[in-house]
Amino acid sequence: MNEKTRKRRDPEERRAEILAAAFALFSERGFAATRIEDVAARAGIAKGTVYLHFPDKEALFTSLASGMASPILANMEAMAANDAIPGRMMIAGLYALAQNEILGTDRRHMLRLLLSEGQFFPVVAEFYHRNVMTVGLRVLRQVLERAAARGELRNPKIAAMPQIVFAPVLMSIIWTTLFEPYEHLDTHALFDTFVETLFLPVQGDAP
Amino acid sequence: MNEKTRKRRDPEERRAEILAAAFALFSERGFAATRIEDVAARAGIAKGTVYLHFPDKEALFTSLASGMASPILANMEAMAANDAIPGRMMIAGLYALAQNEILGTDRRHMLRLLLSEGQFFPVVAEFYHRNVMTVGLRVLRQVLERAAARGELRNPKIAAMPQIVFAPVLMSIIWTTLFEPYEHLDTHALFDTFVETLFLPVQGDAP
Amino acid sequence: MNEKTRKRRDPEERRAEILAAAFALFSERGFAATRIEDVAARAGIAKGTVYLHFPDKEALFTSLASGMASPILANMEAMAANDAIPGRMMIAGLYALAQNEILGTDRRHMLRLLLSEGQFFPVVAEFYHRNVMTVGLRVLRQVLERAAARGELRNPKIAAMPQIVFAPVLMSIIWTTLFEPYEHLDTHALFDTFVETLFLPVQGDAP
Amino acid sequence: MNEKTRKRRDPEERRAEILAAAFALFSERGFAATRIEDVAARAGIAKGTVYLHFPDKEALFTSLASGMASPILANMEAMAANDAIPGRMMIAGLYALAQNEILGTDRRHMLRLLLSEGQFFPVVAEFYHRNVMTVGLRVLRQVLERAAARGELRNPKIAAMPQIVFAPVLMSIIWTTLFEPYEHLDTHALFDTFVETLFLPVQGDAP
DNA sequence: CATGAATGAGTCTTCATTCAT
DNA sequence: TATGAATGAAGACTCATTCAT
Repeated sequence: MNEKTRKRRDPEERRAEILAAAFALFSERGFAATRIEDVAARAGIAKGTVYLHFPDKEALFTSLASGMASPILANMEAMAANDAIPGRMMIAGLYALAQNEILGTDRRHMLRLLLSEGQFFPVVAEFYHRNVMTVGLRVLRQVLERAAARGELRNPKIAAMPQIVFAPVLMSIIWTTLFEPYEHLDTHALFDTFVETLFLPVQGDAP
Repeated sequence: MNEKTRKRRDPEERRAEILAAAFALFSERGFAATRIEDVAARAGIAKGTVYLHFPDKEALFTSLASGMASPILANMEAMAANDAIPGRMMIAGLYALAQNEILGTDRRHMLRLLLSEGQFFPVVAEFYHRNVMTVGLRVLRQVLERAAARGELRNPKIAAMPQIVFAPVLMSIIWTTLFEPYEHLDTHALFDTFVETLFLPVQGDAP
Repeated sequence: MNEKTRKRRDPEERRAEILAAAFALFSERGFAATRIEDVAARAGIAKGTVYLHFPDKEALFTSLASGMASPILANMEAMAANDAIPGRMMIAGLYALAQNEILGTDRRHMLRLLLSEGQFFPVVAEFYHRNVMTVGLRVLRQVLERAAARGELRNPKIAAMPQIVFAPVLMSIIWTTLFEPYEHLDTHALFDTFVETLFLPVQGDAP
Repeated sequence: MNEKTRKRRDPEERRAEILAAAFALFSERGFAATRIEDVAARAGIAKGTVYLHFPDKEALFTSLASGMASPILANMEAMAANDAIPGRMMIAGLYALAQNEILGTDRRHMLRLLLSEGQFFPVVAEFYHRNVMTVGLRVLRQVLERAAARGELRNPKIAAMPQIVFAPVLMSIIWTTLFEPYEHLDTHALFDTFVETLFLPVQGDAP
């Protein structure tokens, strides 16, 4: 006789829905301006239900932060594993990955949020350092060292400074989330030009 | 219970004190987590006094944002005006400026804050685009074009993409405010390596 | 320290309790001097709960204002509908109604408040004009015209000025809420004398 | 050399200016919504100066309240002193006085304010009872008793209820300050009709 | 006398979190 | 499990009043 069929869902699924809602709202408004109630509403559940899955608002954020990076990293590592590919192609491929998986999606907002709020969530900052930067930079270093060994780099020393390769991605994330309304940034061209700057021209390229 | 009698100060000075306090707290805690009362306390005044100088909390932030960039930009433009200087030296000089005036100061926190909160303060974002990015990129483009004309660049095309030169600065700001506790980034080396990547070796450099 | 556990109540009931508390406090202290916190305390709930039922303090007032008049008006209209009753008796009955439903209750304070604050709540003023004054005066006019047609009035012209009949009620409300502590006003006598002034003596009245 | 010639004015004059400013603002916005600073600004002086003339905001109000009535009362008493004048003319004259000195002026707002706020300023309420109502009603009673003795009244009993004569004035004050924007009240007609209702037709009046 | 910067108590309103149902 | 009414701590902002100049 109970009319209100409170749908009981698979907890994992429910959790994912809440995170999706939180993701959308954090991206759009930032952490402070997002209310738990809005997250709940967007997930189609009641406020209290959020607390059955996450201890507090901060957990929602850190949870989201943790879950965000791994798929990209996995992708990245898979790509770099194939050491037959020339460095230039590899880096270009990684930029394409960034373009497709971050800049071209809503994830860019969330990553921007991590850059922003990260400082105030030591758990997040440390997690990102350990699990994203360290891993990502190791992959980059490996790729660059291989390229250096093959004489592909204009300046072999950058193999010791893989952050340089990361910098344009950051710039793109920040520009597109901050200044895009005022001036468009052609991130494709940015990455292309950068790749060309890092690598010596390949045999047969036009001079 | 401090018996400090009320001081009546030069309004301009008082304003500056409030901004300094706000700067420190915003840098440390972010916008949302900073209470007006704390700003006041840090400035050694009463809560209400803040409102004699700024209409609301947001004004405190935007005011700070506006005032932050101009000195650096002025410096930058002055530096770039001298077109007798080789491009490499110029860019190295600009990185040194960034190092000394931003990364080596508390300003880095504030700039990071601008990158973060900017999105939610359209006034700030637009101001920064118009007055900082546009101006800064124009200077960079000019320097790079001159260098390209002189054949100093490894890849002359980057003259069309001055954001590339900016990217390592952003990276440094973000890294030092976010990951420094976990892993030190040698920003000097980063800039050096990058300059070396951008410019052809000068005659007489060691191989 | 009262260990009263949170009660979840019927929303309509809760709303009514809040309005009752607001009514009491507005009556006693006026709008500006009443704090939401006091309303909550008097309703036996927490401050925030008030905001679950009313968007802001003003809504509390306007809501109260709107709800105050209708029962009296309904009564009034019902009474006037019976056109077999002589005008004198009708008006006397309406005054008795005012006496019992307003002057003899706390409602007089609220009505006084409406007279006071109304000016600063255009919504309230307009509501009262449209829903109370217009309706009330229409009823009065009808009653008076009927009485005039039957030759009951000393001055038939007052049928065109029903505000005159209303005036003693206002006077009573104001006097009893303002001067009663200093000098009692016998409102019964006031109304009686006024009725006697308006209407010609009935056949058989003592001279 | 002091450029800012702080004008030192006759204290009495200064006081009057402040009261005039307060009068205007209280009338327009009510007591609570009027800020001392606005009063000062309107009086063309600094905030602190107000406190050299009045101990606090309340004193401003009570002072104003006290000063408001006396001129009218004086006028009223003078008028009533001449007992050669017929009652009807006398009452009509008093209504004309109310019309010209209150309803036709900004004073109506202030009087409305007294009716409103009076309750919360016992000093004011008592003052008004003692100095305005008592005096005014005594005059009215006297006039009415005289008229009753001369057989001018339709209902001689109203001599014992002079509040009845006052009621239309209150009604007019309230209506014009509250409902005038929505519906005009012809106060002349109101008073005329009322006088006609109170008094028997004079010899020679058109039937 | 006059000024207006400074003060800080006072209030509204928001929202993360709890808990009775 | 799910709900959403209830809570109350927290914080922005106002403004009467004070007092150093």
